[in-house]
This record gives sequence, C-alpha cells and structure tokens, in this order.
Amino acid sequence: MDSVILLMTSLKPMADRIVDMISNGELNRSERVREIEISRRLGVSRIPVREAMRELESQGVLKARERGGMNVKAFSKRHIDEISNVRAALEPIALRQAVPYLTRKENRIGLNAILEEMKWAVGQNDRIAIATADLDFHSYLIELSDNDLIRNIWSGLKLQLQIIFRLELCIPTHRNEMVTKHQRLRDVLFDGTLDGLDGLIADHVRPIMPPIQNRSDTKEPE
Amino acid sequence: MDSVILLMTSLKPMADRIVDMISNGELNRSERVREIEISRRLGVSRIPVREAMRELESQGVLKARERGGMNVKAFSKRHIDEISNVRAALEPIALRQAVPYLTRKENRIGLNAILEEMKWAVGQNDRIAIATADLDFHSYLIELSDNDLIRNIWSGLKLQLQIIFRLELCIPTHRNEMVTKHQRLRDVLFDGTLDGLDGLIADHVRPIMPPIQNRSDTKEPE
DNA sequence: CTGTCAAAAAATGTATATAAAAATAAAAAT
DNA sequence: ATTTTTATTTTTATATACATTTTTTGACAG
Repeated sequence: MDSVILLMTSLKPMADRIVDMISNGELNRSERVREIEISRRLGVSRIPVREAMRELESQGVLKARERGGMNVKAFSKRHIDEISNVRAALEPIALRQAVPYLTRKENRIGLNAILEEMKWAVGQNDRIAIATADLDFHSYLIELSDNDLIRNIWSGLKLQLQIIFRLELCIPTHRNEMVTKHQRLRDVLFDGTLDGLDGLIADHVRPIMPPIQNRSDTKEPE
Repeated sequence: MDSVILLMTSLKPMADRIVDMISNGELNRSERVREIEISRRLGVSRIPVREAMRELESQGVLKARERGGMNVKAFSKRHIDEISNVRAALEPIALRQAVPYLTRKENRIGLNAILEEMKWAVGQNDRIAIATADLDFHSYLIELSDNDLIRNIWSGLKLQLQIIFRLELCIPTHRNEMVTKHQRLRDVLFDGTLDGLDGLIADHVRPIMPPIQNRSDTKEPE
C-alpha cells in the first residue's frame, strides 16, 4: 500500500490557506483561482479544493465567474460599506445576547486578554496585530452570543475583513482611539445597562478608507 | 457516443429541488440526506449533488453532521426568532436603498403586481400562496436594493423561510392584516419619507408561532 | 432480555479519468 | 496590419473508482 488517503480534511483549514494566499498577495485581486494550482500546492486533489472554493464563494471571499471558475473577490469601497452597515445592524443584537455570558469570570478574563493584546499591538504599532485583535474582540463576543445565524454571517464577514485589513483597503479605526473605544464597549457590556450600545458599535465598525486608494473602485470592479 | 454529459447544471436548480424535497416532506426534519439517493433521483452523479448540499448547508437549510454527511436542518423556535431579528435589522437598510429605484414606474408596477397576487391569495385563503407572495414582496425590494451582501444573506434566509412556512413551523403574519401591512409599507417606500419604516418592518417580520407546535423544540433539537 | 463485540454493509471523502467548455495561440484571409 | 477563423491548450464540470470511516446488523455472552 503506497498512498494513504487522509480523510476528512475538514475544509476549513484549506479555506483558511486560500484566504492566506489572498491576504499575503500570492493571489491577487480579481485574479482567477485555478483549482489545479491550489490542489498542487496543498498536495490534494481538485475535489476538496473545489469544495473549499465554493465555501469561500458563499462567504464572499471568492466570486463565481460568468461561466465557470472563480475569481478573487475585488473588494470595493461599496463592499466595505456594506459590511460596515451589516455589522452595525447585527452586532448590537449579538452583543446584547452575549451580556448574560459576561457575568462569568472566565469570559471577562478572556475578553480582557484580547484587550491587552490590542494594547500591546498598538504600542508596537503593528498594523496586522491591531487588526487581528480588533477582529478577535468582536469574534469573541459574537461567539458568546450563542446566535447561530449571526455567528454564521459573521464567519463570512470576518474572512472578508481579514483580507480587507491585510491589504490595507481600509483601516479598522484610528489607532489612538482603538483601545479606549473597545474598553468603553467592554465596560458597557460588563455593566449590562447597555446605554448607547448601538452608537458605540456603529462608531466602531465604521472603517476609515485609506488616504491613498490603490485602485479606482467607485463602482463594482469586475 | 452514448452518454452526453450536460455541463454547468448551475447547482441552483439542484439545490432548489432539494429544498422542495424538504418543503413537501419527502425529506424529514433532522433526517440524513444521502448523496447517492439524491443523485439517483436527479439522475446525476454524487459530485454535483455534494456541491449543492454544501451550498445549502452554508445557506442554513442543511446541517453538517458530527462526522460526515448532512442532515435536514431542524428549525426550532429559536432559529425562527433569529431569522426574524436579522430581518428586522437588515431589511430597513436594504429597503431604504431600494427607495430611489421605486421612482421608476416599472418597479412600482412590479411591486403592485405582487400585492395583487397577495390579495388574491388571501381571498382564496391559500396558505402557500400567501407565504409565497409575502416572500416575493420582500425579495423584490431586496433585489432592487442593489446591496450585494444583504442580497446574499437574504437568499439563504429566503430558502429557510420557504421551508418554515411550508411546514407551518410558523405563520408569516395574521392574514387579515397581511395585505394592509404590506400596502402601508409600499406607501411609505413610494412616498420616500420613510416615516416609521423600521417599525413597519419589525412588525412585519415578526412571525406568529403556530398554535399547535408539532414538536417540542424549546432548545436546539439535534 | 439486554448489552457488548465483531463482521458486514453502507456512506462518505478523496483521487483519478473523461468530456465539454473556455481561453489561448496560430493560421488564414481580407 | 488587422480581423476572422481554426486549431491547440487549458480548465472546468461531471462521472467513475477506490479507501476509509461510520453505521448497521447479528451473533454471542451475561
């Protein structure tokens, strides 16, 4: 027996690898993603790659071509706005549902740990680490929320935002305010009175477009 | 040459067929969906069925089993609430974006046609037709909104709601009020002032749970 | 009768093969 | 030189084949 087939690769890691390839520029905006190429690089056959790609399409990372195949999604300012609007609409729901779980000490500790990470990242002026901590913070709360639907929607948005931040298509929020804003949000959630929660999140979620837009994408590019 | 392969079946029709099978009870709640069985019935191989099933999973119609395979999703009251909340949060965004397109006469005519359909369905007391018209009404507006992200989210919710309505897991809204509520919503959108839009939608979207709950699903069933 | 274990059956996950499109390159014609 | 047409290559979409896992079934022991 020569070739041992490892079953149930679970697709998620494979999808994440493809997201990485996009994030670090191995795959470019609007570029066609070839199944064979990915499958060779990951050392598997085309079928699981295909499935991972389809998953990524439904999560908004890839875009189905007109007649067959996939492209890397070309995020426009419009797309980023859409994500912000949806986040501003859904996160208040999820975060409200997370509040009861934030009475547990271990969850408070977990959230605070992410804030410490964020503080450190801001100190280091590490753009990637800042964005990661930002996403982690929101992911942590949304996971706690126990809302299957919003969790599922978020999982796609998160992947998109990972790419958007990495490629500097927008900046999460101003670095100086980053930590204090999240701390304020934490305090409101820990407190449980939830005064002004919606506003805090909307403020949060609204991204800053980069000063130098590397491409002109006023409308849907491709 | 004997077997001619028809390429690019586009998956959507296949996924819709599976949704139909669930809606009309050929596939039961929480039942395992076997690739081979579906592929035989649709006269294709397992591969495209597999992809359709994966699509349906990401759209919330099927649920991945612990270790391999898929089940028909078992919608609980909780799931239905989650859908309602997300709709109440997202539809105001989409519908506001649809308003400018509702100055075009053809779009007004299109929307009114659906309302006529709804009126007819209520007259006939045709539960399925009523639910269909309801979903069509909202789909029509969301399609107009030109918001890719919300459209994509809606496509999944719509499939779920089709099943939920068909299986009478909940009732869209009280039939008497159905037409007038939608007319009021239409008027507000045509007018463009948008007074009380959020409230109208929230009121709308909030489903009525059926008097006889056929199964006890207080929590996540399966 | 019930629970445990082993063997058989079935179903999935992945690989490979094949056929139909698309995309590309090359050739011919205007 | 430019465009159109044709051939070649590439790539996808689907089918089939196979290996592994999961599920089921049935025997046997307690």
